Amino acid sequence: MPDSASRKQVTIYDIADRAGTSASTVGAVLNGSWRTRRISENRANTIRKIANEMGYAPNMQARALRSVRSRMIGMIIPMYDNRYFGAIAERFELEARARGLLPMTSCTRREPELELATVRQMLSYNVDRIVCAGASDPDGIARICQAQDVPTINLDLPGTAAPSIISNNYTGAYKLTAALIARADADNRDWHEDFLFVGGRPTDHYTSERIRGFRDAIADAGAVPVEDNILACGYAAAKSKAAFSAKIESTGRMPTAVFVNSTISLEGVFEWLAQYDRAALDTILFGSFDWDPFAQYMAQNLFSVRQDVSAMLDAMFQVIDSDPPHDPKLIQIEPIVISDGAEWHAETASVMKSEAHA
Amino acid sequence: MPDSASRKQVTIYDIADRAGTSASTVGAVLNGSWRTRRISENRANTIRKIANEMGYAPNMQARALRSVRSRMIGMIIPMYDNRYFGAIAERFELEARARGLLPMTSCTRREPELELATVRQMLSYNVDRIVCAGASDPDGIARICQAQDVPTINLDLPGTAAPSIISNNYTGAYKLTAALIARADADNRDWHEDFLFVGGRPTDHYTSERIRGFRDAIADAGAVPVEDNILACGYAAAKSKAAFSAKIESTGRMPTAVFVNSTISLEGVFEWLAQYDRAALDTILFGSFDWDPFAQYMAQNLFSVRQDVSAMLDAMFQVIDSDPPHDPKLIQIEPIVISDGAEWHAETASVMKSEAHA
DNA sequence: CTGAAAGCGCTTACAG
DNA sequence: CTGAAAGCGCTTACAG
Repeated sequence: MPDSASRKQVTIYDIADRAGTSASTVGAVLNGSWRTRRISENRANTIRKIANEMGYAPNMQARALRSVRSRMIGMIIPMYDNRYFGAIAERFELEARARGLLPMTSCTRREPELELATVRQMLSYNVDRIVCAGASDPDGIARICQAQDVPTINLDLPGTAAPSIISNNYTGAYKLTAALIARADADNRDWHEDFLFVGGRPTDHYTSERIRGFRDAIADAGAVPVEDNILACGYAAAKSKAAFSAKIESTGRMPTAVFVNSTISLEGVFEWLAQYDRAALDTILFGSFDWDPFAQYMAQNLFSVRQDVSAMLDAMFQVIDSDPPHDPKLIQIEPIVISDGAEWHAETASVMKSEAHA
Repeated sequence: MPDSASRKQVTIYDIADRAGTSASTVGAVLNGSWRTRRISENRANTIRKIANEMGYAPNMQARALRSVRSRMIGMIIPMYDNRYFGAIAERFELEARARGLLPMTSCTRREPELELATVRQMLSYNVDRIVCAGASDPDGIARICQAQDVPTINLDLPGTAAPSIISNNYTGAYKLTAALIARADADNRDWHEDFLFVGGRPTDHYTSERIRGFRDAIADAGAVPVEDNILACGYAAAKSKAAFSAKIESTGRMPTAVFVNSTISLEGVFEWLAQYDRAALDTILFGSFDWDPFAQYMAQNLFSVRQDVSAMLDAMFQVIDSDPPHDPKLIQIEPIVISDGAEWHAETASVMKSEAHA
């Protein structure tokens, strides 16, 4: 007796009835295991035909409950509304679907408790794997998941308990800094005392790696990095604005070049300049560790680093697809340095194209 | 005999064993239905204690399979990387979780086949409901879902087969246009022949509503809308750039005001001006039907309309929570017009705050 | 080549 | 107040 609340779903029993065969046979045909069961081509075909006619779709809940594998893959991510994370989420879903997996992405705003709660919820739906993108405590999450034999993988922020795929922040920062120096030199502008680094927290893995790249590029250009010029004041735009403002006040002059640690920090610097010195927007050389299509119109000289999301996700799914599973290890992907207008316009054009129907 | 592949999960049977009671009793206690079963407070407490100790978490797949309701709610959305849709996705997940539902958002890039495939996939996991945000064919999706008794609801783009929640594009456009006119009048600038509308497709519901608001606001200001000034040239930035360029060439002068139909179109116009007439960026009055925190630094006078995502999602969940279910109907939410720097900075500050840890 | 039976972890009448 | 049994729609040995 069917449950009165049940939805009108075609099951393998309905098909078996119509085909005059058993549910096991129908199940085997419809889930692909029929080859190993040596079911006759003929029977398989008629079953498939009937299934089509009846509009059969397997009930994944039942399949998952029985076979332990749910074919769902979860991902937590700090936010959607951001060039970088937005691209990660979109690409993740694409690749997951290409593998017949149901992607389940969830935005957890870098709130540790929300991250854990979300992971637990995903586990209770028996996801096969969880991707931690930019998670605040990837190792804590890995521990919970391991207790249920669910593997995890870290993206963007590394952990020690699972494989991690991140951008190479050191080389990205090094190259961006070097590009700004090359341009300053070409323009015969002195940058030795006037090259700022703005934004981020020195205790963050990322910021510290970027500062290291910044320093090394300056040192390799034969100069001595000025420690007072490194303003790792946090991420908020208001903080960058304040730090930049204080710096200008103390030196009494505009910097030649500014390395800005994120789009958010860039907003703060731009806001200050738009308010107090619009002209400087066209003379300062900016380097942004982040990419935003609007930012390009703001300043005459804005170089930028764009993290290579495609390469990162390719690497991640390579790890996921690998059998036997990978040990925890750190994979670093080279980000892309966009150092002149032509490259930027090419990037913009491709983004615009994909957003043409936005 | 437990399946060798099964995950180490604590079940109600394990708990029943430890508590010396039956699985039904444990199940009732742990899913809240014990009150109606009049299970003794005492027993309930010890069961809950044991469950806690053993780290029990219900298997939602099993629960869903048996009880038909999966407590999953799906949402398809065109993209993540966008102030508007990003906010929708984040807010949707928040509200869904607050109701104990598992949100499942999926980005379907406005590709009709991908939308359908994704919806079918969600159905095969027995989602309880599907939200179609900005879907290209909401009625087609509604039809498929209705066949399985799964209700849908439309957001952003309306349909006829399910309740729809959208922004009031007409009043938004009207108010934005009126604000620009008021400003032009205050500045003693003539706008009658020099007020452009750029971007969008006249056949789109949205664009046509916005054009209607644009025209009416102009008419109500005592002027005659100039049809040649309505450049509904499509959404791509390159198209706006070309249309704007052609218009300037034909008239030989800069417009007083420009109503731009989206951030993407705004990019095209800004790109042209940044290239050929930077000064005009500070004299033209811009109105953008969309909000972007970077855009504000671009132009001296940029008014903007921001869709009220919070209000839209509140309205949507009100429909979802309502019992009995709503008939298909159209709910229009007033968007917010941001017409001076102070308001804009307040918006920006709140966004910055929420992105402080980005 | 194929079917009957058991079981995944729950919920839901039903019977005490 | 509580337990035994059936069943959600599948898959998976097992037995022919």
